[in-house]
Amino acid sequence: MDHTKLTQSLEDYLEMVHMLRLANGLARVKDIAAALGVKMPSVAKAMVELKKMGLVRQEPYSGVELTEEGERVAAMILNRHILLKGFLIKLGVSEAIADKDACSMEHILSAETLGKIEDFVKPTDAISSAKKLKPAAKNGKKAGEK
Amino acid sequence: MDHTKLTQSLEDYLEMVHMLRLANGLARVKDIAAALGVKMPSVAKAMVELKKMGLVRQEPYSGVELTEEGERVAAMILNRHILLKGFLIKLGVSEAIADKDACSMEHILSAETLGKIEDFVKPTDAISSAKKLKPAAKNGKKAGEK
DNA sequence: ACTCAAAGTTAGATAAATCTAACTGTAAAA
DNA sequence: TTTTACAGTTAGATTTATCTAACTTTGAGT
Repeated sequence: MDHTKLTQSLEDYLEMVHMLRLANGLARVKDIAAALGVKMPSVAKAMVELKKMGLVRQEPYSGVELTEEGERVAAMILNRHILLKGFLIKLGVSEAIADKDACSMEHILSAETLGKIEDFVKPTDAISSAKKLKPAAKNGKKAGEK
Repeated sequence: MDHTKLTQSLEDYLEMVHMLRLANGLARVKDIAAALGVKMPSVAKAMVELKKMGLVRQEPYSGVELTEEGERVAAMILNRHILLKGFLIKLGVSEAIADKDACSMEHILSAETLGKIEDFVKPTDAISSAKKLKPAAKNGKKAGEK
């Protein structure tokens, strides 16, 4: 709701909350810190910001949850991450490095570039599927504006 | 010589000095600022840092020059920029956006990913040349220069 | 119920990168 | 030669993101 724009760093925190909740059901401050390679007070400060923006919820001294809006935004970021990681792997990059570089790229690329990368990754799948199987569904998805 | 690591921002300034000198022969503080979309005092501060690191030289109240080391580092960054811009254009991204996104990507990608992108861009040139022209036997790479 | 270690928070320091405002130097026009 | 506009610089404020140190809360083990 509060559409103040997220910094790269806040995008990382939000995404990590989402990933930990998907993986563990619970996003604890300590685990967020460990996963991002920062200390707990850095997480606490970031959570204050994300709370102000209405993206996360947290009862004092307990784990972090996403609001609906937070879930929506986090899912978008995670999708970018997955797209970029797949893209890099398709180029031959090792998984660990693909993951790390996707994490950097996901915050900086324009909508246009993301769209072209999607075109590169997805239709290739469709074509290679089509060669072996039946024609796949058309894909008219479009990215957000920057 | 002072191998203190460059921040992304300082890499941008260094690269811009190099580009302006290639384009105009002269890198003025005002033009660096305009090209990067910052104000002159930001350039002045950045130049203080780059001077400390032995990468640029500047007589007070005049244009900025690169030291030998600065030239070497700047050329490396510019090469990354050119590689990435070409890569994005090959994916179908418009030139202006390719330039902007290359500028962001050039500071964050790992060596491995840069290598794979190089593999993707360069051999494709060779193959597409080979398809249109005669098989070029051992003729090698006149198109791709590093 | 009490203790105490671990998780979480708060406060304050530091570093990087930017800005505005005010100052200084330079060189072209008068 | 003097003025003056513009390029460059310096000083200090602001924002973001991190840290360490010190505090508070929670809950598990006794």
